[in-house]
Amino acid sequence: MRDNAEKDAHKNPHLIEDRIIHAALSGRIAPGERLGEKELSEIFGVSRTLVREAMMRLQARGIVEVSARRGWFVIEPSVEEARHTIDARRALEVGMLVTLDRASPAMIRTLRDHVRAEQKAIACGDRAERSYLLGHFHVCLAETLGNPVLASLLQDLTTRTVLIAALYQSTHDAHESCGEHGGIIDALEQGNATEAARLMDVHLRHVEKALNYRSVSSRLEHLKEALKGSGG
Amino acid sequence: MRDNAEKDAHKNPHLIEDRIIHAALSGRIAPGERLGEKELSEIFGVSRTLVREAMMRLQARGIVEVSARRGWFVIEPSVEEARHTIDARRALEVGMLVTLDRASPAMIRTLRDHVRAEQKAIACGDRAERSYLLGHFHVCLAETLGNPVLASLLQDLTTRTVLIAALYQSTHDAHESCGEHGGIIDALEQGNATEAARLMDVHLRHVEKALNYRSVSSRLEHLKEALKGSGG
DNA sequence: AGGTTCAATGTTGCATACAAGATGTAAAAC
DNA sequence: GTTTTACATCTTGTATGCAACATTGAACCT
Repeated sequence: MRDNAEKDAHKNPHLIEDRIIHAALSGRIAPGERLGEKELSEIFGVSRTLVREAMMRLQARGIVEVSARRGWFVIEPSVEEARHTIDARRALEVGMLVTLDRASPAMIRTLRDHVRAEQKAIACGDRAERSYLLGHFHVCLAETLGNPVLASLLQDLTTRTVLIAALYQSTHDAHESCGEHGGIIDALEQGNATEAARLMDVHLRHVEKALNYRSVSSRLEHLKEALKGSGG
Repeated sequence: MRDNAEKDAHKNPHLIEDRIIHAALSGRIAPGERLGEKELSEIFGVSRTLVREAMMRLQARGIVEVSARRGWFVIEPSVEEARHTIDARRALEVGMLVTLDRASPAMIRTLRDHVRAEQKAIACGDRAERSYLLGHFHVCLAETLGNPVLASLLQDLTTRTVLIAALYQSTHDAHESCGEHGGIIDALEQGNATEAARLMDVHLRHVEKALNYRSVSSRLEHLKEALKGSGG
């Protein structure tokens, strides 16, 4: 991957967003992290205008939020927002599989390749790639089923989920996740969409269960939690 | 509703988007319609900058698109994109109901109120309000079930669906739609989420079936279609 | 008349300038 | 030593200016 984003940011207006999404999926950008306009404009070699436009789009996608005259920050979902996000994901992905007719052999092949890549990243100990691929599996699934609209929605929801997992110190095992992905593909291959949907439901419940809703790494939330316990 | 948007656009940065979404849901903005930056900036009494930022957000939400140095246009989904959008909606809404536990009496009441409003708008012959309410029912459903994330996703998807219906001259009867909404609530009231999901599936299939995928009102697409038939 | 060129106009693309407010720091007051 | 205040700095909020391109229409040539 090239490191000189400067030249490309002009030609591809979505480069900034793509990079930020990718970094979030890879766990290289943490929830609560500040994304200064000036900072980004220097990194990408463009003016603040383009950065700002990218941030507006990311805001609409629920990835960043702005605090007036303080800066842009990667979202730090509350426990409630986290639940809603994962619930929405579950609804979408279960619905996607339930309303599915049939998966072609070519689709199965693509998905198997993806899981193989996941396994490789896990074996190599490449944490960033591992995080990215485990999240991207769901986007890949939607893409493979041939619906770009679903894929786009899932990209945003999975990105938010990865941020939630980082914020609430998910203990979800990568191996287990990868295995569950394989199981879903198995069911799809056997033409059993209902079973695939059930497995997806279980998978996403595991994802949520692995969260530790008590340990919030955010400074502010952490403080709130701490003060709540000290008997005020 | 006040007509002087000038004062408020500064205080509420999302006003422009909200107005455009509402206008689209009401059928007052047609697919393919041009939304000039200057034009909007005069209407809302702000500079092009704010308009542009709103357009960026609407772009990320899939409501408008930009043609380089020509202008912003309300989306005109192709037949394929239309199918994907409605499929995504069906997946989301069916999944939402399938994964639902129980609907409280208060929720049922809210939804019944909404359907009553639909009936009133139909009776009054208020086409804009009717269009808005029939679309907004689905957003209302998600809100009522208590998930703002789902509600937000559905607002965008229903807006796109309304635009699709306008583009492909939907013949879906308002009365029928309204009746189907009532049926879904009945099932929810009886605690039968599975049946509610099934009815939602049927409802959205009706919505799609009512489209005339041949009659595209877009000038360009129309021409394309015409030339394809003349033996080239 | 039909087609071509070219200028005039209108629109977005992008950068920059300045305003307004938030934050952090050091001086001053007590 | 502590609190308060004022200031310096940093960040986003908004408007504006100019460049680059698309479109349109008229003049012009054939």
